[in-house]
Formats: sequence, structure tokens, C-alpha cells
Amino acid sequence: MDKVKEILAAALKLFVEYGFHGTPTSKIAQEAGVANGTLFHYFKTKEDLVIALYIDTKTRLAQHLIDNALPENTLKARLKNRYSQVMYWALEHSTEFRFIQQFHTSPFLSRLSAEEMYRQMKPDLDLIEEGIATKIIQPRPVDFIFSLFFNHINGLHQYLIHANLSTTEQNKLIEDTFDLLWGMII
Amino acid sequence: MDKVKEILAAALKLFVEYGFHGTPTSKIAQEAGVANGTLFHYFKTKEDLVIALYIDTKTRLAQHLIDNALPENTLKARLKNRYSQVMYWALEHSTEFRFIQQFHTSPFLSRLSAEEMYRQMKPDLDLIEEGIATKIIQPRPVDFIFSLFFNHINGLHQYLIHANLSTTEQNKLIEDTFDLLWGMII
DNA sequence: ATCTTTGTAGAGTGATTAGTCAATCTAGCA
DNA sequence: TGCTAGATTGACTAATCACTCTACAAAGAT
Repeated sequence: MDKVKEILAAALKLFVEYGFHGTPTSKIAQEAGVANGTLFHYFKTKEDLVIALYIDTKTRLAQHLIDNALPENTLKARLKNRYSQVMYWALEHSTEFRFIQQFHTSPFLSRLSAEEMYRQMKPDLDLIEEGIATKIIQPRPVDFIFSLFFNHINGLHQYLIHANLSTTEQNKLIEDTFDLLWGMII
Repeated sequence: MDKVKEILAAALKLFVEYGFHGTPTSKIAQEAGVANGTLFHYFKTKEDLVIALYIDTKTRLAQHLIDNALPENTLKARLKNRYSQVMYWALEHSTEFRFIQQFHTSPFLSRLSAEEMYRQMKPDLDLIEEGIATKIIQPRPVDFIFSLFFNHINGLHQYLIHANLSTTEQNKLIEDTFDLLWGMII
């Protein structure tokens, strides 16, 4: 429903601004332009709302990556494409990206099922595994490489939103930084 | 006072477990074994407590780095030492490290003064600047390199606490991973 | 036309919260 | 000893919170 989207959008904005527990459900309903009861009609508890918002946000990022994939290509090109597209999305949706980071370091993370977490990481894990199997990437634990990738993206994003670069400079830095990262794992 | 330490220790533990706003001051006082009023005698507001705890934790990390510094050495050795010592500290104080990460992605971060933030980053920024000035490190924005370093540490830490490695394996991985990072910036 | 399901509203509720306050305790000092 | 200042207490309060409940509207379904 439309109201569900309004609630999720309001929650996203307020959570990033005031934190999860720092945002009352009443404020979320108000910001979304719906009644208090409507919020609880769609989300059984506040925690359900937080989890649903995380999954929704992550799904939208995943969809962006699918829409911009380069399937017929070398492993390096596909990995670079994924890396860059995450960065582009993160820069264009910086509230969403900050919410994801906030969620990751919060106690809510443990409420996510292992399956849901694996489902989200799978495309990247597969890519890394393929790289190792074809001896392009050096043999190291897959989740170690994933962790380096993931946090490298955080680092670059953190820098880019503080530095004030033109889009051209930004894109060049994203390209260059991927090459640095690539050099690290081959 | 002793009670201040008890309060900070209790707050640290509960914040990491339940989040900032998810932890009532009454529970903190209870866990610390002091009365509710005592907490507010030492910390004017709950927010003051959060900020004080962050500064205290960061100061203890900084002290660990000072205690284990290698001042008379090459830049690479000094940087590697800092990198490793942060990792050792983070692994031994993983609640503290998780609190720092939680704080960094929370809205509380903006309550920290710019001076306090700069004060904390200065030793590393100086080291990176020295490396660039002496043409050992490639000329890139100092805070870009800092950001990569910082998030690289997060990535390795994240992997190490999930993987179950022996201390020897851990230390070897820390050494190796620094070399990867070093290769990226020279 | 009537029944049923679903959406929406918003006042209401009991529990919980951050922060206060007056009272007592402790220790150092004159 | 008597005085003062800070430490400590825990009952208290006003506000706020997550969530419930009842009522009503809209829209299919039969």
C-alpha cells in the first residue's frame, strides 16, 4: 500500500536523524501523515518496522545492482561494476546507506535471520569464490575478502561525502580505488 | 571516583547490548550498584554520559597506542605498529571497540566537538602526512588515506571475531593484511 | 442488498523514562 | 567537637512511550 511506503520513508528519515529508540512511533506516524493505529496495523511492533525497513532498503540496493549488472564479462569487470554501482547508489541514497550502517552496528543486527543475511551476501560471495576457483584471486577465506571489500566501500563513501569533489573526480576516484583494492586481492 | 568508573563500565556493557536509547539510566545505575541520583550527580544528562563514555574509551585506546609505540623507527614500522596495536586492543576489548563503532554510526557523533575529533585523529594524520612529505606514501588527501586505514581495521576486526583463529594465525594475518594495505598507499 | 474483510483513525492506557529533590551520610578541617 | 562541602540515596514526578481498542469507512464478494 501507499501508506506502508510513507511509513517506511518517514521511519528511514527519522531513524537516521535521531536513532532507533530515539524516534517514537508517534513521530513516525505523524511524519508519514497517518494515524498511530495505522502504523501498528502494518507493523506488529516497532522492532518489526526496523527489520522490515532494513530488508526493504537492502532489497532496493540489490535491485539497483541487478538492474546495472554486466553479466557477460570478465570477473574483474563484473566485480568492479558491482563495487562502483554500490558506491553510486550509496552516494545518491546517502540516508539509506547511513541507515544500513547504523543497523549493522546496532543490536538489531542479531535479530536478522542467518538465511536473510546469507541471501544478501550471496551474489558477492559467489563472485569471490569464482575468482578463487579460477585462480584469479588469491586463496583466502571468502568472508575475509568480503569483509575487506565491504569496509573499503564504507571508507571511500565516508571520504566522498565529506570531501566536495565534482562528479568526474568522484568517478575517477572510485575507479582508481577499486584498482587499489583489486591489487590487494590478486 | 570509583563510582564513576562503575557507571561507565555498566553503561558500556548495556549500551553495546541494548543500544543507547534502549538502555534506561535506571538499569545503568542498578548494574553499577549505585543509586539513580548518583548517576545524575556525575553526569548531568544521559547524553553527557554517552559522550563521556566515548571520550573515555577512545582515550584508553590512545593510551594503549602510546604505551606500545616504537618512536625510533622507519615510518612503515611505526605505521605498522600502530595498525597492529589497534587490532590487538580491539580484539582484547571487543565490547569497547563495538561501542566505538556504534557511536560512530549514531546521531551522537555530531555532538562531538570538531576539536575533540581532530585531537583523536591527529597522531595518525601526522604519520600519513610525514609519509607523503618524505615521498614514501603517494600524494592523496590525508583524510582519504585515513578513512581507508580506519575502515580496513574495521574489516579485519569484523572477520577476526567471527573466524576462530589461533593467536599465531591471527597475528600473521594482521601482519599480512597490513602489508596489503601498505602496498595500496605507496 | 447484505455480509465480510481490510484499511484507517485517534483517543485511551498502563508502563516506563529521564531527571529532581530533600534528606542523610561521610570526611576533612578548624 | 562542630562545621562545611561534597557524596549518596531512593522516593517522586511529569512527560513520554509502545501499543490497544473501538468505531467507522470503503470495497469487494455472494
